[in-house]
Amino acid sequence: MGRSPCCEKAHTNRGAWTKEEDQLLIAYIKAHGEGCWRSLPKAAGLLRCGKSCRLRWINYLRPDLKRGNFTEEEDELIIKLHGLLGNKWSVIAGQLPGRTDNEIKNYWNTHIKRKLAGRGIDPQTHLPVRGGAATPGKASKPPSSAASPAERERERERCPDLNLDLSMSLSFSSPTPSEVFAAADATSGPTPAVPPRPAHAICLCCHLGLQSSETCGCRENPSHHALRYYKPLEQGQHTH
DNA sequence: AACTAACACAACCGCCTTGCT
DNA sequence: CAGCAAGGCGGTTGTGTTAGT
Repeated sequence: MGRSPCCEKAHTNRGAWTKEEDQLLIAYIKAHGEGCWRSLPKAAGLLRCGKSCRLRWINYLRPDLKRGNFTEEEDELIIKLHGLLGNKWSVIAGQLPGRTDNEIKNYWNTHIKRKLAGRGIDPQTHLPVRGGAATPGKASKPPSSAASPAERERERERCPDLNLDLSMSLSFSSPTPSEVFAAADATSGPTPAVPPRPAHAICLCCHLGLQSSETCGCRENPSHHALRYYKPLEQGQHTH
């Protein structure tokens, strides 16, 4: 029994993508944008599952991806965000422009876990390890995402001014591929159009005390919205 | 030089959520 | 409101690369 597979595996390629497949996917998205992933492979002439195409595009082919090593500041931001959010990789990725959830997840598992363990900090709870060794893996719950009310309260005490009911990235919708390509093509254009957002945008970097970091771009470019989260509006408030 | 272990990261799997009918 | 399809997400696995012996 079980659910039906997302695509017909017998007639799809699997494993590593070839250059030709990448080119087909890029060309198709450049021409048509990200549309229906399920029908995209056929339309683009790819023998791939739609999910696979989506993943390849998002994690590897998107032109706005920042590749290369994570900076020390990105490390610290990831650690702080993970402390607040737990394994919400997509939300964390939303605060790191050019980084993907998969990339951050991998980086966490391979580098940051060790780094924290070296500091004597449990990577899951972000608390100092007492006595026994930290138990990497799934022994403990993420601190806040699935936390009990008491745990949530403790979290609030640690970060009293931070609203943990984060409506992350609601208004930070990634630019559409055509916007990205257009921005890449435009050599002298101003900042790309930003989507309208509610009045209470708050720079998460500033909230986390990373104002001086290069990842925080809110000062030199106030219109830069990528690192912001949005406090839910108070009752009776309206966005416009 | 050959082998093995550790590491890094791309890709897959399956569940959950969301939107549509 | 239930059922379904599609998208999205987090966990896990597979594979190539590098370092150590």
